[in-house]
Amino acid sequence: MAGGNFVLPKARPSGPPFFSRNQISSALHQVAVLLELQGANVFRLRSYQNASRTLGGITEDLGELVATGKIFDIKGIGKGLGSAISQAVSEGRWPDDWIALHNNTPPGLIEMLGIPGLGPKRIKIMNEELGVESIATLRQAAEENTIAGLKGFGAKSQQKMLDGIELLARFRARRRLDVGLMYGEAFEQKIATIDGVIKAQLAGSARRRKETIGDLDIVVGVLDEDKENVSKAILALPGIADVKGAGDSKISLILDTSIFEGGFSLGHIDQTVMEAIGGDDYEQLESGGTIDAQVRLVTPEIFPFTLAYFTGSKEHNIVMRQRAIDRGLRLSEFGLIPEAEAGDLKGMAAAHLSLPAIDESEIYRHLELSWVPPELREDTGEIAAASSEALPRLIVPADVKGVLHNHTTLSDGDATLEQMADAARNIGWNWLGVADHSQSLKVANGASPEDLLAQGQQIKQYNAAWAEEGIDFRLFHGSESDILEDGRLDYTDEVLAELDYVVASVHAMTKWKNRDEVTNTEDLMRAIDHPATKVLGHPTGRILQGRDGYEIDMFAIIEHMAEHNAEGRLKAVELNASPYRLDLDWRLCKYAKTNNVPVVINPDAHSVRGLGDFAYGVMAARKGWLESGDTLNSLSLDEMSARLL
DNA sequence: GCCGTTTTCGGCCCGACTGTTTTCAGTCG
Repeated sequence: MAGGNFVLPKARPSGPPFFSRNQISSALHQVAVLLELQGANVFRLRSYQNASRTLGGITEDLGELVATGKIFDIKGIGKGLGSAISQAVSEGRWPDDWIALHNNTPPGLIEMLGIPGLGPKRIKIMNEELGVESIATLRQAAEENTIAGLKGFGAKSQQKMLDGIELLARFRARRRLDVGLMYGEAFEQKIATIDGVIKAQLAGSARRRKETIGDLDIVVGVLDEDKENVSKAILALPGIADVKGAGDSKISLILDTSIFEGGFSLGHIDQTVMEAIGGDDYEQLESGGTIDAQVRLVTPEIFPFTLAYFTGSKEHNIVMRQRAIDRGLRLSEFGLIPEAEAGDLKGMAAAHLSLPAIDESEIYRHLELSWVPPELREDTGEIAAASSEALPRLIVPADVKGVLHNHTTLSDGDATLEQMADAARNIGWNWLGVADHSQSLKVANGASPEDLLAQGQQIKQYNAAWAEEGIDFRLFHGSESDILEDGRLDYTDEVLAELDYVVASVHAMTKWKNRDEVTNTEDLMRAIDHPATKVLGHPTGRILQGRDGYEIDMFAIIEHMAEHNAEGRLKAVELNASPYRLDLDWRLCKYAKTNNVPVVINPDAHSVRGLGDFAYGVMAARKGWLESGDTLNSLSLDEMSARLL
């Protein structure tokens, strides 16, 4: 959040619209942060945050919303913000006060927000009283002991700032889902085996399966009389690098990799990903890494409420709370308490008045809702769906019968065709698609046309042998064709005609990142239009924690693919399941679904172990509201064969 | 800054922990 480019986006040369949805959303977010540093009314800046988030999630065309004035109909966008957005979109001019906010706020103050325990209020005080305007000047002031003398500050907070600066330098980033889950599940299991622990469950963004995780939340059910002993036992567990705070109900600490008894290791990282995330130092960085964790100790009666509360998201909780208020109830991590009986009792003191709930689903039922799977709790329509029994039946790993995008030793994979096929059969799949890199991609040892066709012959032989033995498993022969200049594919049409399918993907990231959205979108559409293309591979090219994708209008791409599908030509969008990518983003899955564009979850496996990454893809697909029928993965062997004809 | 069938003002989710206080503000989730 902090750091990065904190400037108002530049207007497009030709408009209107002069700004995209994402640019407006980003500007609103920036203004919210700046307002915070100015000490503005918290509700005012919340309006900006809400508007930023809302715009980030809408699927309508922003230029049109502005042109028709419908922008003002969006909940959370009123006169003020609606006019500001309209002016920016139609005239290419940001509001003067937004520009002034940027000009009047030293960028160092924004950076300082990243220091744990330090917020906008105290940053503002230090800035005004001491002239502190960056992390560097803050450190200097703290070392000179001038901060401790300020009213409301002291020696401890001064030291905490120094520690915080240290911490920020070492562990700036959020962790990818796979890494976060490794820590979270290891910690959860260790806590679960402690005497007196009734249950321990991972909550927070890890339970919601966000693509990256800031810190871990673990809710622990324990009787009052055991709390002290359990708390001590948790603090004595291996893997704890530091304890940040420990109260009666809450322990805050930092875990490191010594929590992993079997050692810490990552799977195969392919070359382009490796470059994006910082090269060979990466694994060393991860193995010396840490993650923050919050542990909450509660009695079993309260456990479901605390679990729901700390699963979040914050936005989901706010809507839930409001729904409770509408029914004369007060929802908190301690219960669902009738307002009339609660009186002045708050928090734990009111817990005994709560409506009972043995699990989360009973909390939802009290609010006339079906239980909402944690992945969906992002306030993106799940409450409305839960109130009308319209929640999706989310895909589960067992629904997957095969995947389409994998590599073998023919290009840059570690395993042979045979090894990959065996591994797929062991997982229980009925089909596996092999799509090695195409000839232009030299860094990945792209396959020559001759080698590619030879691979096809080998696949035919395997398939024939399995058919003869009555084994319900087949290989499909594809290629991950690079998308070249003007959206061309990387083999001649004669060669492509021999394949079962093509996964068309962009790899020339530098080039594509230097081009504008319109050109990229047009080239991608051309590649999609080729009759051999059945799948659009990792559609934005993003690497989580590594690099953003190239500029592209994904909504237009999905709509374009929808036209093909409507006319019977299969064009599926890949949800690349590598935890480094998770691309298509889960936020766009629902859009593909409503446009009847099939999604195919692909592990992009470069090894036998890499096939297992499909599980992260299923997590992301669930987060994107997908049901088994929305994917190609759930098709039987016969159905899949028919779709590829 | 947004919102509204208790509607044009006065709310806006709520509680724990920390460090500073001597009754509370700031920060976090």
